[in-house]
Amino acid sequence: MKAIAPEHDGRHDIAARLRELITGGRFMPNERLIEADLASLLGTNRANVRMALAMLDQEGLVTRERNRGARVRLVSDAEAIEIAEARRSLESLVAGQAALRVSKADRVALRKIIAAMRKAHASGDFLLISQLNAALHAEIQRIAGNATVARLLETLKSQIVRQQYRAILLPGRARNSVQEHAAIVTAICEGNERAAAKAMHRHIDGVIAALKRAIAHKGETV
Amino acid sequence: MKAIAPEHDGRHDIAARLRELITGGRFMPNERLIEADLASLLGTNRANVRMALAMLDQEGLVTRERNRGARVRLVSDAEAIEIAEARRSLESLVAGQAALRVSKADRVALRKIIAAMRKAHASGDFLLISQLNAALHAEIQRIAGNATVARLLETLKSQIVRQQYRAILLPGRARNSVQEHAAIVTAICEGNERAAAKAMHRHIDGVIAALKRAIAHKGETV
DNA sequence: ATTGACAAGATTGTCAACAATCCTGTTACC
DNA sequence: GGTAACAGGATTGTTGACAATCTTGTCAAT
Repeated sequence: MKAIAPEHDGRHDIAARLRELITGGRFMPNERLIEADLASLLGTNRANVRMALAMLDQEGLVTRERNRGARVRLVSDAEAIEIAEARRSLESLVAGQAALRVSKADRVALRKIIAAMRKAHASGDFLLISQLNAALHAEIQRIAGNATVARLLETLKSQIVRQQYRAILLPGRARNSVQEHAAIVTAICEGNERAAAKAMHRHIDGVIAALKRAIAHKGETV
Repeated sequence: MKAIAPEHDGRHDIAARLRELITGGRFMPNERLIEADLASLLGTNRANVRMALAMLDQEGLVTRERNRGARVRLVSDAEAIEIAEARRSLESLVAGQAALRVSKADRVALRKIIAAMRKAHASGDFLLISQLNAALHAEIQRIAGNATVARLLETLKSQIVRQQYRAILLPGRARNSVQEHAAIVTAICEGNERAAAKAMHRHIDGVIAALKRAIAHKGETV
């Protein structure tokens, strides 16, 4: 018998690891992704790398040109906003569905995250806030139980992790973010579909506004 | 110089052709897709077929199991509804954006499609209605100019073409569909973002209701 | 200094062969 | 009759080699 844990499924595993390398910042936007290098880096062969790149291309994380290989896709500012808007629509849908399906245990979990968020905000730990942020959205998606939309959101988020991280650092954004999330949790816990969807919509409106501000100030900070 | 027209880009071309074969009904859900067969069918080699299958897997059109190859993915009834709900959110967003960006020429084009729809409905041509339906949604997406969301919608629709086609055939659905589309076009032409989004939302609510009815009656008709 | 042709290296695209695994029908056994 | 081991074919996974193409650096001519 072979070891199953480290290599459960080569294909998806390699695409997933490559995705993490890209979203994690190991490769910069527009950086060339050379098949042979990736193969040795990931401990596999070029054929698998090629398939992983094809999947990530389909996913929108890399672009490929014939005979010119793959690059990390550079998402323009306009595109980042488009993506965030799409996210707003889908997250609102999911929040509403979560309100319809929330259980007693779910309510506890959601409130726990909000409490941790408040604490992290009080101590000014932006990284932790960012992590709790992701955890809360993931929890809401889990409660909603809509795997299709969850998958869509996953790919959307992976394309703009960098921009989003910058946005939370803007002055005053963290406080608003915590308040908005609290409103979302309240609405979901009440089982109020429309209110939950609206609260989520408003929240991501805030994210988009912050994103636009971050883009406007980009020339100065970078 | 080589001929460019027939083989502009092998990779995407092959994935696209395979996608059309699947959505076009050439392969049934759950049917096994054998790499060697597809290679000879599409006039290429297994490596390219493999990459195309990887992309279509990422896209959700096929499923693959290690050492067991690829199959046309069978979307469950529950999933079909999830997909339609996601579509509702995104189409509403796009309709609203179209209302903000509609031009004089766009208005003419939209109204022309509605007129053709009414005519097709009067003569009971369901296939034509279905085509005009697709044309209208495509036109709205073009006007909105949101390529990101348009791409998402494209992949969503490709997963449920079959179910959707069945839904339009339900008694009374075609009439309602025409009316709903007319309301959408009216709102867009007025430049009313919220009204356009709501009209589109209502329209796809109708689609979803029809889809649910079609699913409920499936055992009898199939 | 700039441009263009050219060669050398790097990288991707294609293909075929082989290995590993799965699937199916057969046979032996109870 | 039913079931389990088994063999053979079918299919997928992996590898390596080669061809095709792009990229970069060099050098000569102006």
